[in-house]
Amino acid sequence: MALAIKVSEETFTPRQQAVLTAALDLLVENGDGLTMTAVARRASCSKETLYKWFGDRDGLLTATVQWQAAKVRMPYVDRSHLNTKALRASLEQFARDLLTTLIGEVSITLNRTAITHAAQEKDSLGNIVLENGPMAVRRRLKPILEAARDARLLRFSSSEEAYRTFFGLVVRDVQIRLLLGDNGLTQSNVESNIEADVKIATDQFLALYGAKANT
Amino acid sequence: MALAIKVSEETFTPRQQAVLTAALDLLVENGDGLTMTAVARRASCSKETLYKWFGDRDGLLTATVQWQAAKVRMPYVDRSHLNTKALRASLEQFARDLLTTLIGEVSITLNRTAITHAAQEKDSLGNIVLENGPMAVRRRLKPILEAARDARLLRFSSSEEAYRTFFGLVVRDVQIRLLLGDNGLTQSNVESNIEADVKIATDQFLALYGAKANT
DNA sequence: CTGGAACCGTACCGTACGGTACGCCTCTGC
DNA sequence: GCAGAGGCGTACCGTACGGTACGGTTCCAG
Repeated sequence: MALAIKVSEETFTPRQQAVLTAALDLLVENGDGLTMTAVARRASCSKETLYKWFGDRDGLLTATVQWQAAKVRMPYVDRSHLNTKALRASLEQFARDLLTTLIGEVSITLNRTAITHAAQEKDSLGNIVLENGPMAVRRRLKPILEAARDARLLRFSSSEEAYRTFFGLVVRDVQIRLLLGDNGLTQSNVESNIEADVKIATDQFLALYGAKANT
Repeated sequence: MALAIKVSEETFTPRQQAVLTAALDLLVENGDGLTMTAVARRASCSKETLYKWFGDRDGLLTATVQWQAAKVRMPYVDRSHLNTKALRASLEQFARDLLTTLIGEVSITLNRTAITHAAQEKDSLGNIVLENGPMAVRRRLKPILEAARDARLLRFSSSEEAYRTFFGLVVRDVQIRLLLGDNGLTQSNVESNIEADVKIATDQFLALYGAKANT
């Protein structure tokens, strides 16, 4: 029931991190067809060491995902002096970071791996990705939204609803299309439109929830 | 390059459809851990027959996904006499069908399977799912939106942007969370909120794109 | 009745891969 | 120098699964 996400940094040694890097590279290259032998060869270590350090294949996968996912960082926002302009800038920053992250190959690989795992009744990877992806965004964004509401810059009854609207306006169908391997949606293709999309999403969000809706 | 989605119904015989049903059931139960032996046993047929009919494991998977995905139907909407009320009803119907479909176990399974495949440089399944999911919605929704714009009910410069906004407002983070196996998001849990979410999404979309924005 | 096509069930083969065992090297503390 | 720990490389084992082969049964055409 409890997510049991590791809070301590789990402190991997540099050597272990090199192994995890190799695993991630192979994951990005070959998808979930990751073999222990391949990781051992790529990282120049023995399989025995892999099993000693990570227990089994799932442990290695979990460590890799966990270690990478934890690298995702949401922007810090100064909540002390919020005004219309600062709020807009913060929202745009959130949207930009969110989009930039989730169109990256690493994010796509991690999400695909976790989804593949979720298809086998194992939800641990999915929980890790969720916790470091959508939930991290939510944890960071909600206080901002609520602060902005207290400052009469935003108007909403449920901050949960407001967060989900923001998420939807920013992500749209981009992530699912990338996960499914949409040919017409190359990374560079999306990347070049990020700024425009960020602005559109922010404008729309402010139009819906901004206190001065009729400005 | 071309998607080469099969247009003809491919006309599977009833016996073949029974096999595909068995395959889908196993897919839903066991995830992508689908084995030819299991399908043969479940469908009471021989493996030789499976290979004869579908070529190989991928062929069976493709046939299953194709056959199921084609069953998804978007609502028909009467474009002839659009008014504010009819437009709202149409949008709500789209939102309801979209949400209902993609929280279903079949949809989740199909998407997971296609994503797992996309992680192995095979985009055929992904294309099938895309074509029968998001792209089908787009094909159906865009003409409505444009008709509504012609009738001065909606205001937008790009129908593509309007469609993507609608998609985002409706789907939000629901699909990705379900795909990742979010524990806090059971199907029934979401299902009970569909009507409320549909209304919210439609209201928001009309607030953004409705011609009478200040009503 | 007979030949053959379609298909079921099962046995079988080859391989890929997770996991283990072991020999050898290197580095460190005493 | 020496013992032991940590780790590399490789060989090995067991199994699961994709794919094939084959004997037996049913059904239909002529």
